[in-house]
Amino acid sequence: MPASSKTTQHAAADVFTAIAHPVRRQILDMLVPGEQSVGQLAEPFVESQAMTRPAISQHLAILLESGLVDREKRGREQYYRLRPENLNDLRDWLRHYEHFWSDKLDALGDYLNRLAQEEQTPDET
Amino acid sequence: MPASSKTTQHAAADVFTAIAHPVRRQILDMLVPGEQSVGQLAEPFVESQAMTRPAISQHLAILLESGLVDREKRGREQYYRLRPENLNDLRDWLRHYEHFWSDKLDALGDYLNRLAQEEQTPDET
DNA sequence: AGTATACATTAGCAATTGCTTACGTGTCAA
DNA sequence: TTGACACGTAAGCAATTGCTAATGTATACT
Repeated sequence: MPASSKTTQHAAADVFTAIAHPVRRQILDMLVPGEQSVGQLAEPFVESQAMTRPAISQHLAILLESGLVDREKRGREQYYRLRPENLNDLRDWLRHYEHFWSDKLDALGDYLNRLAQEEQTPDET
Repeated sequence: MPASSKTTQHAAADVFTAIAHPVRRQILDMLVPGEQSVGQLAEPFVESQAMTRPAISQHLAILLESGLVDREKRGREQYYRLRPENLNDLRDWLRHYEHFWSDKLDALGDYLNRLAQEEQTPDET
């Protein structure tokens, strides 16, 4: 069969894979306040000699492929912005466990709440 | 310096890494109904020739290290169970984006709700 | 005791990941 | 047009991952 799409160098890049790398998570965090150019995103890494700029470009490509970010070209700069709707996969997956786990921990939660309350209201006898 | 701990063959295994692999997610799903032995967990993979049993053991070791599961030895079987409290890291991280994203999508949500309502209450003029 | 079961652990490997350096392309500025 | 800038992309590489086959180690069974 003919190539259905370009495979730059990596395979698929689902959301789970995309957020597995700490640098990629850090980039996402940097995008919370708003869109950023590649230069802006790369600056702290390059400045601290943690990584070179192309490495950031590659991480951005993976984030792009996962749908967690998109980009817009403006002048000679590329502005990346968050597209967190695509965290839905992750959200749904997580919710599956949340309900299980909140059931299990309800009793413990109640207990801890009682403890905290008793601390706030010192009972003198 | 002396080895602080045993490094079987992998490095750290945080939660993000642990859930990055589809097989590991599938194993977690299998544990939702309750604890399972390694044999039970491995069976569908081995039966379908997708993987051998040691491979499952290795995935379980990573899940164990991440804190997402624990195990209890009973007889000659090891029973693994979910420990989803340790999804807190992930939960907290995700919540960070959720609020950002729900803000952004509120308007759209309202719009869609209005659409749905209008569909249910056909307006004859 | 010996044998089978249920598992972990190891060694070895092919494939993938994550980086760097080098290069290519479009855009602004003089 | 010529050059600098902002970026993507490719080639090459060391390190890691994910598997298998082989081996070790308790536990139960006879």
